[in-house]
Amino acid sequence: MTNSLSLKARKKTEEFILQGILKAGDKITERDFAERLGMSRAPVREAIRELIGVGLLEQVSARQIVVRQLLLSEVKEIFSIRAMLEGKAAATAAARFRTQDLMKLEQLHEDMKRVASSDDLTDYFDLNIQFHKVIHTIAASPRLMNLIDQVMRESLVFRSRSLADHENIQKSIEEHEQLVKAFKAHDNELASILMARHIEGGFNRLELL
Amino acid sequence: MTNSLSLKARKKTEEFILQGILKAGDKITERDFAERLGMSRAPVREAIRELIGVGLLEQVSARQIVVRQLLLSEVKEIFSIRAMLEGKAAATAAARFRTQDLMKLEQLHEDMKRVASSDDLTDYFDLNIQFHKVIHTIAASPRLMNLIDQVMRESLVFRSRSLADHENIQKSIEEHEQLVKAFKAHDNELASILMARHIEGGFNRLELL
DNA sequence: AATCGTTATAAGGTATACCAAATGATAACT
DNA sequence: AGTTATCATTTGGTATACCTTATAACGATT
Repeated sequence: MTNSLSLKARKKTEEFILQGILKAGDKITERDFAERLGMSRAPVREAIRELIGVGLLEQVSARQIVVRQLLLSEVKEIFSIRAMLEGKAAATAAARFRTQDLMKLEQLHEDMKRVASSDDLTDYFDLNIQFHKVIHTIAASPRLMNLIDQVMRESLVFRSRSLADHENIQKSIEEHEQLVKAFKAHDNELASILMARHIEGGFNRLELL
Repeated sequence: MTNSLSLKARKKTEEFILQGILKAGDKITERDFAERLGMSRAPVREAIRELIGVGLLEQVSARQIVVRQLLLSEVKEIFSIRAMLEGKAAATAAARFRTQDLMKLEQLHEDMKRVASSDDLTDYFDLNIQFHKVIHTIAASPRLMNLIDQVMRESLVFRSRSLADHENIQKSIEEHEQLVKAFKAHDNELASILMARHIEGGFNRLELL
């Protein structure tokens, strides 16, 4: 299933979307992709089905598969749900954080502060994802993590144009700072609220259109 | 995709699981199912992939696909997440309920009270699902509904042996009563809490093992 | 008798071919 | 000129065949 070729097809497609090679609304056909990726339709078909399941692609009619186009209201919905899910993860994690985990989290936080001012923000974005992932992992709820991953993957389409400027990053870093404190205090209530706010803030920081 | 044969294969498999013809841990093979359902491996394969994606089946090793076995801790996790999701749905719905919707909900509630004492509880179960679905629909958040459906589908395996006796049903009906009141009052906070409690209560009413 | 290596078989992964239906272009008609 | 009917082509759905390798049975060796 998650084997070589079909996995490769899926990853490649996600990459295309993230890189903007495939834009929202673009048509997808099994045969075309099979040829482009140098494989047969079977694995491509599987990959496409999976991506439809996840919401990155959409079957708009019987023979029309396109890259998902999100309305503003939908982006808002996604962030609202993410806020809830990651809020819950933060709450659950708060009670479970060990000093070792806290050190890891603080390390990531420090690293982010360090690279925040650089021109290329790739590192910052990677670290940011790691920061959040650590929290999800500590929460130790596979299904919850799954839902979060799923919702985030759906937002791949506009991930690229997220919090770009340094002012927003500064804001985000401050919020992380507060979060770390809440985790240290094992204050699940506070962690949950801060995280939810942090995510909703991320939505407001988006430059939409 | 959601076309005839592969859809039929999926539905049939879900049915088998719900009816207990397929039990947790049972092995699945593409060829066997293809023969049983009188179709080729292609649609069966798709169905199996989808069911793995949803968590009803599980690939335990390279050539081993089995019906998902849930640990108690996992069932607990599922209900905890459901409580959160349906709580959010209830909160969102509370603000949006129109008198017409409320009438529909009350109607369902009355119907449930009526059939609660009958021997065959099939009707009750159906109505219960409808009751909850109405709320999800009013919430008007497709993604949230999606997540709820997904989490619920995963619990298909033990759905059959849920709240069986009449005492539990009475309890559940009382909780619905309170919910309806909260919706009437458009009290989103209360609706959220009541719904979360209602779901967690459902977990406690489960006869596990 | 237990363990390890060999081998036959089964099972998922992939390629290819065919089918039916949706789609879009073209032509016919009003 | 606009609308509708016709038809070729594209496309997803399905069937089938082959490939690779995991799995498990079996036998040889100790």
